[in-house]
Amino acid sequence: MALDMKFFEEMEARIPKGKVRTRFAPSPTGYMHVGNLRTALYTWLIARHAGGTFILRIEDTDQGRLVEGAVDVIYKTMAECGLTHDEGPDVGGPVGPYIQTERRGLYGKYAELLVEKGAAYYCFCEKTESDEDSGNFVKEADPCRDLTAEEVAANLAAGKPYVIRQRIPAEGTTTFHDVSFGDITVENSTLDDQVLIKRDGLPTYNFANVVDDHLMGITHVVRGSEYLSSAPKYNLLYEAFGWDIPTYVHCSPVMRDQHNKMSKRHGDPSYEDLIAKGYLTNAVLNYVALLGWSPKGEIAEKEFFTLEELVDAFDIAGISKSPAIFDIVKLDYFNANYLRAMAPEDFAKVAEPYIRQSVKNPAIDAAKVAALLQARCEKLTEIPEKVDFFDELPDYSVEFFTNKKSKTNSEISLEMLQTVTPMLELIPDWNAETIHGSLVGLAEGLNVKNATLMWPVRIAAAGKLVTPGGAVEVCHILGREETVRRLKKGIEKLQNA
RNA sequence: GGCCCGUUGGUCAAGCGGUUAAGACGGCGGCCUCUCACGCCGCAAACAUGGGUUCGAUUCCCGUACGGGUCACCA
Repeated sequence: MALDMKFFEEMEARIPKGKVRTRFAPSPTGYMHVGNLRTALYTWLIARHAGGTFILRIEDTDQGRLVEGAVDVIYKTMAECGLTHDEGPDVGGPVGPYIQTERRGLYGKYAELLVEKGAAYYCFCEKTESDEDSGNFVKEADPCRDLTAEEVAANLAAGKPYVIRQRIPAEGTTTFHDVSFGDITVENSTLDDQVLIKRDGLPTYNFANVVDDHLMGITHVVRGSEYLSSAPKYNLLYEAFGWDIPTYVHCSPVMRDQHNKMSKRHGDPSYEDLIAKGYLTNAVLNYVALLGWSPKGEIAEKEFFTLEELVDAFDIAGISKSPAIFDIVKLDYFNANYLRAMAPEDFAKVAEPYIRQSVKNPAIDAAKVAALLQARCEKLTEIPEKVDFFDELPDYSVEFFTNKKSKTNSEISLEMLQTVTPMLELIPDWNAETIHGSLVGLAEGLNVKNATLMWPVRIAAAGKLVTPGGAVEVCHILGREETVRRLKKGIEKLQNA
């Protein structure tokens, strides 16, 4: 079987040169986990920081594990996060196709090239169950390593099923370099003759990755540290092909705790879950960027970054080698800050649906309610329970009127409400300033501290111990009529107590 | 078990031979204040461990412990 060398030359000719090219290469087997998102972000940042090209490639060689809709989640997440790609299945590009199953014809040819070079061999052994529990950890030489060309040809002619394996040198060592982990050297004897082409004719991840990264001109391979131990085998492959070895950037995992990675199985949130839980995309990205990377130099203390600022600040040297535990409490902090940093009208816009979940009354101005909420919530999802009292006065206890710090009890509260209610019915304009002015003025006239008057008003108006905003804001939003109605109800409650 | 990697407060982390070992989250205390928040101020809290090397080690080397990864016709 003569190899078509022209084909290989043409493939080489397509490869863009000179610019940084990175790729995010997810397999569509699930959802965007936080770890995936972080890898995508770092990969994108490396390309953008260098003014290079970012590519999206779908690695779907495991036909058994494909999950329907997973590709759409990837597209949607990347788009929402602003991680735009320059080349990919949907936008095309010079080195496509960008879906591995659509490249299936390629891998066999490259595997044969390797066989020709002596760096790989046909293996006709029966598929065996992995003997992980056999206690046998000694590497055994595959008998097919030594098949003669005639024997191989005969087996192929007989239609015997086969895989193609990488021929790892029996002796010597292999060294590879990783940007954050440095040089790592391993004994070749500890490396196994990994399968390159599977029985179904599709390549394994390990082979497809090398071939595609080369053919797509990838300069920086960014991936999880779980691939660290297979990296030496990659180098051997690159060397056998005579290809330039890319820059490796291995990232340690995002953990849920000291012992486990984040995982769907443990109920850890995916990107989509976080959004559904009320987190802002920018807050998630900002937090995730800092989970395993930190800025150097003068900006070492900076912690709030826009995507643009990240592009500018990101450098590979800042990537951490050790695993990082995902701390949702710190994400809360970032989210709260992003919420507060929004323009009030923008916040009102995103908050309104949550406000309307519990406040159905159209007379209640959602924008005004939102203004109270902006500094008071870490997540949008905690809004409904905070503002439910605007819709309906809860059945509260008279005990609420007693508050030591405000110097109130039932008698004083009753007195305050009886005094303030008729006044509120008469003030000229129902706005925050006049309400505040008259309440403060009344307190002064009564010679009591503001709190002594404000407390019972707020309790009567809201029926809750804790409210977003004070008596003035609550009354203002409720409107004069409803406020007076509620205060009178409070008076009644106190009189009957 | 072999091989590889990692280890600074509860968490994220700065540090890259000489520092009172940053900063942030969280916790605690206080101030502000019409509740709660916001904001502001302050406090507690760390170099896994034993040997080297060195005038001097959190920083460099070796061992140990602990943790992670890998040893698939999965990625």
